[in-house]
Amino acid sequence: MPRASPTPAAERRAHAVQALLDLARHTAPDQISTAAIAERMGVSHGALFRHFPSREALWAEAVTWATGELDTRLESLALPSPLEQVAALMACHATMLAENPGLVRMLFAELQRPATSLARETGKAFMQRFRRRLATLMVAAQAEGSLDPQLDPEEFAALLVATQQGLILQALAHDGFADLAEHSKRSVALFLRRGPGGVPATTPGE
Amino acid sequence: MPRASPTPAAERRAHAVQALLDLARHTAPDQISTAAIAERMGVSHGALFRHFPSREALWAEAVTWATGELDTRLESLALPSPLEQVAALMACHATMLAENPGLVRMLFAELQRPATSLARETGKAFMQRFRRRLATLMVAAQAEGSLDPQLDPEEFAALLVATQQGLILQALAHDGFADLAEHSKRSVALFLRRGPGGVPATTPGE
DNA sequence: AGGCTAAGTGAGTGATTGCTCACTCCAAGA
DNA sequence: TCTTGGAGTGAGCAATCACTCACTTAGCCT
Repeated sequence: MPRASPTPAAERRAHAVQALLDLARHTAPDQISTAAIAERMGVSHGALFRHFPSREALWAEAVTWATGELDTRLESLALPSPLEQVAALMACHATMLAENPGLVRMLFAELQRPATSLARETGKAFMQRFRRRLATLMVAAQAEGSLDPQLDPEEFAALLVATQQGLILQALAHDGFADLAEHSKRSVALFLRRGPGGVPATTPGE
Repeated sequence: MPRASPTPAAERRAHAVQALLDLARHTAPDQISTAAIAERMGVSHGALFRHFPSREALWAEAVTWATGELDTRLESLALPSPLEQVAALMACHATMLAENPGLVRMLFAELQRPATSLARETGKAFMQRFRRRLATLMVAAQAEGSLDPQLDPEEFAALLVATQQGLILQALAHDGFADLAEHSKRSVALFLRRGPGGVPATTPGE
């Protein structure tokens, strides 16, 4: 075995996170062994544990990195109207997850974990931030008159998020990540059809 | 160890399924060992494998039994109007799952499995039946004039199901199964607010 | 050049897992 | 009463896993 060239710890940690997310593309996170991660990194099994005290720590770092990445992209969006901003956030969320099924598998697995863990709390915190971001925009849209003022913004945002997560689960179940962004877009359009008598934004064909 | 009394195979198989679903209430299905199941049944580890050729077979039987039970209850409903029937189906679905978190964990775990398996296909088939049931009712509601005729029934049904699944995921993430049925009811009401200019069916406070 | 240190190695360890098997038990039918 | 076969047992196997450690390597600072 040729010896792997020494690499700064920070870099190796990032490599490990990437290796994990890559493997999670086609494998349930629970079934990914630390040995498999080391192999994908081109490093011995023991080397992995020089950089992470435990498997769980690596999992936590992966979720932290992933949610941070999502936050960064979401924050970079700035559309003129609140409702357009909502649509943009949802589209960005859907697109990024559709491109990284491994990330989806990681987040979903953590959210469903029965016992609490650092990774699970990080995932939940991200979800909450996302929901709050949407709720704030809903309030702005109502103030602007572009959204039914009788809707409860918090509840409406929660419902948008729930639908998005449901669509993601469907994508997971049917290996249909290709259509995720499109489905998400349609669902958002239907949710945000505005004003009384507004025509539903769904188009029957296609 | 006192010897377990001999029991007909069919009965023992049912016991095993129940033991698995019980354990899944507080544990991720992937982490439930066949030994733990046998122990909960009050039977030796080896005895379990007299009734199931493999762990996977038991998992498949559990999903088959669970979806069958869900189907039975859903078929027993018969409300006068299509839209009321939709609401009843969704409420029944939500209530039954809220009462059996173990069942939820099993179904979700199977749906997310990367490779296909008998259990996964059974779970997917149930979802599809449920969605179709709803879509058929949507068509009836449109014919009756109680639902916007411009909506695509298939897509609308898919969205209802996705939202329900998202709410279930939230319940899983927040240990909030107590509120699931209520949240589901509100989401259905919002989806089915009828006609142009209709007031959203949500009530802002509590 | 020489030495210090961060990083890599791979053999090992103990625990757990799914599954097998030779054997025991017991009840129902001949 | 004897036989037969379905059901239960528990020791044990082979594989896998997360994690450890004594040792090696190589790059940087002086």
